[in-house]
Amino acid sequence: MRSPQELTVAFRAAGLKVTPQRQLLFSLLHDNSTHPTADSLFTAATERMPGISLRTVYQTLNDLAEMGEIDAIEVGTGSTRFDPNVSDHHHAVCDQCGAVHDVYVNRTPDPKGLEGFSVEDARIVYRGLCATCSRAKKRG
Amino acid sequence: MRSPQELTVAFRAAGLKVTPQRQLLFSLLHDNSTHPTADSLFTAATERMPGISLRTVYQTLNDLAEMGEIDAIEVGTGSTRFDPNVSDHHHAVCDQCGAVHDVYVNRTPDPKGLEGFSVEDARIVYRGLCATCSRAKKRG
DNA sequence: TACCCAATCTGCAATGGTTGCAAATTGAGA
DNA sequence: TCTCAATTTGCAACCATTGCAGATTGGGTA
Repeated sequence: MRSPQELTVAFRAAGLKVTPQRQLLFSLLHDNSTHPTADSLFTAATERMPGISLRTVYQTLNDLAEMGEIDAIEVGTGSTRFDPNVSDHHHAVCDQCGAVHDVYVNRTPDPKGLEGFSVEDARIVYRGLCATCSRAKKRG
Repeated sequence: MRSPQELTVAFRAAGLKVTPQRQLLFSLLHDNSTHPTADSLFTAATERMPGISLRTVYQTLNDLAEMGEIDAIEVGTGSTRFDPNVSDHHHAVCDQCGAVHDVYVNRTPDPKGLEGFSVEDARIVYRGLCATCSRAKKRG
């Protein structure tokens, strides 16, 4: 996604208002590669702005997703994860700790047996153990 | 998944009981390529066995998934889909009608930038319009 | 600078999918 | 046939998310 400053301009241009709540979320998302959930962002936001509502977090995330500034991804952990990295990439989920990592592949494979289906998007989710958890497992 | 007859044997061998409810679900799932939800199976089951409970449907599906007889897949349509085809394959979801189709690929791509992550599984979800919906769209 | 109004925020109720629980029922081995 | 653990059922509870309405506020305009 773009910088908080650029988003401020973009929001105004789209007829949306720039509120302190939104600015806080812009900064919490900027350069955030943890693929946060709405709730984890709400927790982080509450520290800096007690009283901010979870509803507002959802609202802003949906606005950003609709504008194409962030991606809403479902990786099977129960809740939606939000990704400010909107470049073409995929994800790896640790079955132990739930961490989500960015994954790049050379070329997404062509599907077979899909005559007539017009593919618009392809998302790969890898599952397994992240470096940390797999090291911890080895140690026992 | 295996045939209802084989599942009957397998369930007993695992110390699980074979009830009429379970047998009905075995038959509803057998050769079913619609990737049904728990609720759609419940609806179908109710026609043949009024009074069967949704709770029992979930229970049996979870049992079958735990035994590896079916796959529980999340494709972003809100509810879990169940797939009696446990061979190595992927899925395509129609954004219009929600239908889920099986997809086969030659080779799942190797992930890059995942040093230390031990991959155990890779699932690809293609999105777009199925043959029917894409034809309907062309006609206007 | 003050005004105004649509956009936003908040709290709470409601939704949809799924699971926990306890009492009643029932497979299936002995 | 007996017996008991496994199962079924209904219902409440749970979680993530959204709808709603009243109070608040950003920011263009006079």
